[in-house]
Amino acid sequence: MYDRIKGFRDTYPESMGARRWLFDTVESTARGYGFREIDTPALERTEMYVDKSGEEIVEELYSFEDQGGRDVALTPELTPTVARMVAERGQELSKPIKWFSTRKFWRYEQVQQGRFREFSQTNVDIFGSAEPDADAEILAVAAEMLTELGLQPDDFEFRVSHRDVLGGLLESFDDEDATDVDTEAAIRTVDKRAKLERPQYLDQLVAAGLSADQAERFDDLLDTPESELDELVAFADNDRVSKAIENLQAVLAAADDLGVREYCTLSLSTARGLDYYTGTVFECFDATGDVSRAVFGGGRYDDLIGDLGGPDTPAVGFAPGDATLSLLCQRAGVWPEESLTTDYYVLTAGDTRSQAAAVARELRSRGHVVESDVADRGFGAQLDYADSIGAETVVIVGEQDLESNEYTIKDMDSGDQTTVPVDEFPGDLERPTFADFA
RNA sequence: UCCGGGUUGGGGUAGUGGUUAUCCUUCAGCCUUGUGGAGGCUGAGACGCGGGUUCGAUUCUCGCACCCGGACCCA
Repeated sequence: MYDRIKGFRDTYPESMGARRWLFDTVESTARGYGFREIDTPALERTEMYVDKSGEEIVEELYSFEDQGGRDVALTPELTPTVARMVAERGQELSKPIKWFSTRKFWRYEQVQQGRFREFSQTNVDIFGSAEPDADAEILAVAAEMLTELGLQPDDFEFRVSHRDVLGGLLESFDDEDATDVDTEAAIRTVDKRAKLERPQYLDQLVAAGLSADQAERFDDLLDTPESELDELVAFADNDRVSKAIENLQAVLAAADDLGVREYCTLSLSTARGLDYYTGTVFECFDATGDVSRAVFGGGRYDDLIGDLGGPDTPAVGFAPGDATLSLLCQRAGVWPEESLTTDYYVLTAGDTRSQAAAVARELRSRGHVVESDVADRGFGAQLDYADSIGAETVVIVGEQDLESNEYTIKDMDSGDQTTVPVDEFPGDLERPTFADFA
């Protein structure tokens, strides 16, 4: 026996159904908004990720040298690839570009709840619009995906924030006494606010360049409720903050029009750990807190495509993954039961293979899932098998039945059965069952 | 990389320094050559890997792997 690679998962038929359902739902929602599906390579040059994230990132990549001497890596994310695609086609593409893609990604990370080394993600992005409507549409698609999965408003919430509000506030402190605030470090600290002990948290803010007093005040500002956002503008007296708040309010107003405002909560302490976000950021959380980490997140990253060598292109998107999304669904009780279903089992008894095959063919041509014996099993064993695959109806094509020119139709749920003349099954019926002949 | 808890047939488990390693389930076959979800019988199938201690290790011990949480990180 060979070991399965740590962090990689096998999926058996019973659970595959649920995963299919998950991604089918997610994808059809994206399609409904006009997002177009793309596909991308599983392998890219390692350099692409190093340029974006620094040399350390190599430790978290599955990277190697290929036979042609190229340094390549299994893709840990989609964004650089998409940036390349956008750069390559440039003006040729009509804006906004709305793309989605469901794929596997690989990251050499520590395995934890909701986190594996191989995972699937659906990336949904809009490129080429800096308008708040684009941010709001992203929030709307994301929320609708969850409600389509059967989640209720009290199952999840989107914590919405804005990178420039945080950045601008920090900037205003910076101006205040000409200290040198490390904005990115401060924002990363904010992102950890809930996890850190308060003194430790404040210490980290101080380490990022704020004075102890400023750290306290800054933190207080993060609790500003939505209704008092305007006061933040007055406080900061800073162009960047006022623009950011105006933008955030516009996004929320547009989200309201799109019918997803109820899922969004203002949460200035939601920062996303990433440095490249530039505007709206949001994280989806399980409302009960049973799923302790963010289910997924997203936001605006207007500089990234340009930084990666593409044309300056505003962008906003998000990416739900299978691991955390299924946790959320399970917690909310909407994860489908993991068992097999089969429409028909065509049972053979005696030498009736060609007749049975004809019946199966007829039923399959109507679009049904039909199984028949391929293991040379006896009557009882075939029924046993039909039971194990969750067959709804068993069509018995047996020598005895054929003598009287009939089939026997058996309902597996009740065990009831009846006979029907050969030329009446399936006849004109699309989906004949026991009830049609009882 | 770090911290905590795990690992006994396919799944779930009992147990022991020397046993034919327990039970349930599963799977295959039969009782039953035309009736599954009930019963009976037969069969298949396990001590994660490696080292150490020992006359003897599944049991004690160390290391590793993997699994479940968590920290760091999270593109």
